[in-house]
Amino acid sequence: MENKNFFEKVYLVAAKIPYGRVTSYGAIAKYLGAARSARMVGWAMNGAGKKPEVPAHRVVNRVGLLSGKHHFEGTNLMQQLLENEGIEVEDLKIVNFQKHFWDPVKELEEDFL
DNA sequence: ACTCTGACTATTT
DNA sequence: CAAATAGCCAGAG
Repeated sequence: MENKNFFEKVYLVAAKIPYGRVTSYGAIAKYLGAARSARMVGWAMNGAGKKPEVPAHRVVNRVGLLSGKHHFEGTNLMQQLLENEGIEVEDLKIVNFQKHFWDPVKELEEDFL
């Protein structure tokens, strides 16, 4: 796995986000061993839009804010998708973020990397 | 090799 | 407590 591109790894992790759960860019970055590359994770999601396996809408910033909603179609698609999974979203922010938060470091541990 | 940029984060004002 | 500031790193031109 270490021989894969940063993006590839991001996709692998993002693709493992369970239904109805969300995580943050920083969490993914940390899991990949690049805790300071949260921005890269977000940018990676840019290309994830083409990958249905990568639920970019389940990835938000550290406070559960839908910071990347502007990269989705329409004005509230991202929020709709999340609400569709049972996640309460209010004003572009996930309610009870901690409750829905999914930490790859804790949930995946040394799964596949 | 250099510069610009960004779906972030932590810190300071 | 909201807004500005500063690190951060990797991909693209």
